Amino acid sequence: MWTDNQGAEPGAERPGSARRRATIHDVARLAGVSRQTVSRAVNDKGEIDPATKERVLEAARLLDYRPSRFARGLVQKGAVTAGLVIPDLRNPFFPEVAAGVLEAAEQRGWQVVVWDSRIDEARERQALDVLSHQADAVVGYFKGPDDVLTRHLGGVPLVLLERGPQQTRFAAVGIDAATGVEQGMNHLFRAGHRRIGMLDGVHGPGPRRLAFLEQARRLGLPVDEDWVVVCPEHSVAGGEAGMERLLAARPEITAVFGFNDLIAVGAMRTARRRGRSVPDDLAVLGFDGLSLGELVDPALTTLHIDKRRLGRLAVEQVARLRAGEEPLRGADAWVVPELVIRASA
Amino acid sequence: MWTDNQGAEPGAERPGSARRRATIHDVARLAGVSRQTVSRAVNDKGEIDPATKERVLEAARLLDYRPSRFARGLVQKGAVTAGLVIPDLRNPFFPEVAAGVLEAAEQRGWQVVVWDSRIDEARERQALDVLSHQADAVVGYFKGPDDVLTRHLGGVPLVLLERGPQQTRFAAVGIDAATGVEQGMNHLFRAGHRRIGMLDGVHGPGPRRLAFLEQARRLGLPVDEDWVVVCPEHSVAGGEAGMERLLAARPEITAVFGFNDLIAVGAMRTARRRGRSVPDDLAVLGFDGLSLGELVDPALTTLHIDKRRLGRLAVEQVARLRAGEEPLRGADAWVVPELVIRASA
DNA sequence: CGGTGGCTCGTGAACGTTCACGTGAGCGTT
DNA sequence: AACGCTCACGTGAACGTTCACGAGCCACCG
Repeated sequence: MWTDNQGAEPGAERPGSARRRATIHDVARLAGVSRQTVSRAVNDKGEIDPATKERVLEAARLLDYRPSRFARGLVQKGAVTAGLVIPDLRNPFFPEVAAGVLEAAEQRGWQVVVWDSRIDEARERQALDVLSHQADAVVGYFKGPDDVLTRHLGGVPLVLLERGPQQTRFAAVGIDAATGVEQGMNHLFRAGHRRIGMLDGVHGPGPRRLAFLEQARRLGLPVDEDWVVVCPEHSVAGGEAGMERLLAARPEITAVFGFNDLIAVGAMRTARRRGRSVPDDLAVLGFDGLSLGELVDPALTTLHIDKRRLGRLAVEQVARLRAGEEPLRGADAWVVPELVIRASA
Repeated sequence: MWTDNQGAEPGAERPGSARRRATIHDVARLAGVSRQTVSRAVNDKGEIDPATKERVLEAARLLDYRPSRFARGLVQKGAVTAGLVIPDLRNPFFPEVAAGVLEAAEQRGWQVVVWDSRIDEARERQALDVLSHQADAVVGYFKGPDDVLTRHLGGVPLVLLERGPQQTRFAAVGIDAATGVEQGMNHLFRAGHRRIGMLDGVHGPGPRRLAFLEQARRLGLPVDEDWVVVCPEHSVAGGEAGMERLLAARPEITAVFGFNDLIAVGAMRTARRRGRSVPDDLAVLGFDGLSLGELVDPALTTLHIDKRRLGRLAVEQVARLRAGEEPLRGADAWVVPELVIRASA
């Protein structure tokens, strides 16, 4: 619209005004050199006289010139940007996974743009819409089914976090819930517990709940679906609320298996508020291995997950996808939880 | 180097091989349409026959075509990418700040690429080197002085987190440490404490330590520099170690002011291990307001900071910088801590 | 039957950089 | 004096996409 400069009069610059960003041409003109020389100066390559270099840099400073990352990226390939979608940055679990992703990405020279979906499926899709345009690959937590993801993905490679191979066609990195839960249930069983409830975090029968039910069957425990309560959210408050309901429905329980550490901590708080001392009256077992678990009283027994490794593995999967290789599918794409016995169970 | 297609024979594609990425031209040729039509199909604009659109999309799928974000960005302006540099994702404080940044950025339609500097000045500079090339602005925590930052910034706007105006020429968002510390010290003083130590987190005399010393003077407390111990790191372990030293140097203290909540929690643990009960024998005051503080026993009294707001403010500063406006300088760019009294003090 | 308008599609240009060359000046060597 | 080499710098092309415009086609209306 603003077709100014119609005569191309020299010196017609209005420096302070909110005009378009200066380009390499503008700098070249102001410094009285060619584009290439400007390029040499700002990228400090050789083949340039120190004096002219200084002159060019001065001109660039004057015009507040910054090279366009788009024009640059267009001509010199190799800049990789990955997207990372995290459900909730306030749950300490996820920043740790993110740290693993960031670390592995940094090693490869990649950048990571992070998106906090805040456990909202709409925002999840929105993240995909944006990242599919701006990233070369996406890794993250998604609740939506494969076909929805595909639709919003536009062909960008995707690596799912915490999904098993039977749950998705996409490449994924998972947690070996079965093995973890088995360890935990064995521990509770050996400690004499026979009436064990579960505070789940998701509504459907996810891997952790399925594993829990299977282990309960294996150990001959009197457990069915109503020993499982779903917490309203993955947080301490959610665990507190869930525990209230579990205690009301099944007051006879002597142990509780938490979907994650936050929920387990909430369970401990409710138990104590209800007059049950942990671990004597009620044992509590977590799942995650947050460092938070060491700080609460009693310290939380939990199934520790190497979260950084989870993140690093995800980046490795992305690398495979990009290289056209087959992604890891079996146990190589799993992280196996490790039982950490502290005071709560 | 691989100058194939020297005759431009049609159908000379080798689909499965690791060749260069397909461009819009390739898709156009395969589908027998023009570039523009391909563009219309993949961006689903109007002005295209549904049948040809499907044909084009099929061709795109076949060639695994994805539009170049660089070429796109070059022609259609408006995609803003900000860089966020965080010192330590494992400290729960920072993910929360990041959440604020991400939230505000999302509202503006910006993306955020996150970098974890892991408290390493070299990595800090490295982050700047990359982000100055790939981001339109940078916000974050930096230890380096202004001139070092400038050198690695290449003209990209920068907003510093937790720096006061007297500490930098850059735009910044700070925490009103003076007001916060004053509240905290008043609280301790009113509770009868006269011998108060500090567990600092940084070596130089930062705002929190200066405010602490000033308040101590104001209240007439017998406090000088050796009542202040610097913890080796900003973590529970760091607080434990620092508290050991403080207790050894000044066993007469009745209260401790922690640089942040993690350090304060560490102080509580060491105090208890040393046989001092909190808060009866020793009061502990934190600074941050992590949700973690509610979970430890006794619950941590602390100066709560609205971390999300801090992050949102930082994004607002970036927006001002980009618009050519003056950044907020005074109290508008501060977050004022709020004393939250719980059990530990 | 000519004009008008709506679809569908194609063509050059532009976006801002870097790359691969090319060029000319200056200087030393034989 | 002719040649060759190095240094400093400039010139066209290319990167892959979208935008503005224009063209062809068919149908409908007066």
